[in-house]
Amino acid sequence: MPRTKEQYEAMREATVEKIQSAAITLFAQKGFAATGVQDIADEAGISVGLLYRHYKTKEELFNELVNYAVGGLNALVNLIMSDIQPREIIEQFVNEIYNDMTNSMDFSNMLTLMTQAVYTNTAVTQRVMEADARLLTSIETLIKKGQQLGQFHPGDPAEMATLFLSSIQGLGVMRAALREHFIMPSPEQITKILFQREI
Amino acid sequence: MPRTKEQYEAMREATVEKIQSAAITLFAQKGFAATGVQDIADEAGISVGLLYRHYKTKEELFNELVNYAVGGLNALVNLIMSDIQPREIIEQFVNEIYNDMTNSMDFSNMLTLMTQAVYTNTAVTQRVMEADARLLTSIETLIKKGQQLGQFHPGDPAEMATLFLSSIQGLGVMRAALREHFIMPSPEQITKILFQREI
DNA sequence: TTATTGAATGAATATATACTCATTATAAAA
DNA sequence: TTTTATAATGAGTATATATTCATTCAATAA
Repeated sequence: MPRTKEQYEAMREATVEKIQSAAITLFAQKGFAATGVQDIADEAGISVGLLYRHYKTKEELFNELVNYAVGGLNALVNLIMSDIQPREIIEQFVNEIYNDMTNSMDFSNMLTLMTQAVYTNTAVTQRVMEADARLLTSIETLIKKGQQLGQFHPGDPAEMATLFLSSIQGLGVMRAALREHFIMPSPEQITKILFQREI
Repeated sequence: MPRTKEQYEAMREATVEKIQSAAITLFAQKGFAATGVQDIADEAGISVGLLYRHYKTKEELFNELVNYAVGGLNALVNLIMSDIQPREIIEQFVNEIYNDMTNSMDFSNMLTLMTQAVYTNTAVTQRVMEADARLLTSIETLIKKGQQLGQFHPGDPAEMATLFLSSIQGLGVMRAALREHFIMPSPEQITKILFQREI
């Protein structure tokens, strides 16, 4: 008789993963409108028909990916609000960004995707803006703590949080713009935006 | 008899300006593919037909704007390569960004537009990437000078140039994402990425 | 071998949007 | 008031792309 439930399940899971991986790359690179379903299918190595067996519309696929990204960002907020030393949190965070951007691009694609979602005005736009605001507030709080401990520069915490996060965002954008000419700043350079210089 | 040459000329100029202003805003905000010619016409307060009297295609309009932006960036490169003190150049540059981003958004739209051009793979993509690379190199050279004068932080100049420019880029992106929640960092915060702390 | 089940395909269709062009509006001067 | 040159309009057409669905494929076990 035919394949078992488990076998079919595994097949479906595999194609969904191929679709998601292809879509996240293309959406982050070219944006929602400029990415065709044929592009996604080609990149995933499947047919358009199969894509539509898994997602009702292109927008549904986009929204799923964005929601996943929002979830990741919320997890990040939890890390930032933990009791670990502010300096350590930032170091850990920046190291992860650094590793990601010199390798897989997962995190930076996530951020880019969320940016696209804001511009693209779909059902998830509001959620993204809220997640962004939440992340910013948590960084702001972290900076206040760090300043009290004398670990961070003085200055308006909200401004510093914006500048710090903007830099991360901007690095993703620049990397896409410059391709092979892009030179990734070291974690030490990036953390310098917040950290007090050693004395 | 009908209007004079000059009157017609003035009319055409006025509509071209309306089109450009509308297009630059929309392209920067939503990207090339997601911006419809109807959107542009509506924003400009004219008809689609009139738009096509001035531009053969949507892409021609986009390319013209991007080329204008590239020209602006090249002018910036000239400022950066001048003999003025590195610290003064950066201060002047950052002040201009600050004023722009708290008011008109012209410069930040320009940068965003160029980014879009990189993603969108049109005739101007190559020019933009070259202009970006040139700007980065000029900043890198400026940083080397500034380090020799003891005005700037130590550290790899190429990395610092990338981080600095990324921050500017990222601020534009964040501003669009956060809208009214966006808090613009002060010029002092931004220049701190490069400047040695006063002793 | 063959029957069976669901994955996979891609040409056909629906829909959205870039572009055209026949027509109208406008202001100046005869 | 009429003529004239050119700006301005927007419904209509062409084209591109999202979505559907009738058909084929592939692995299993009887």
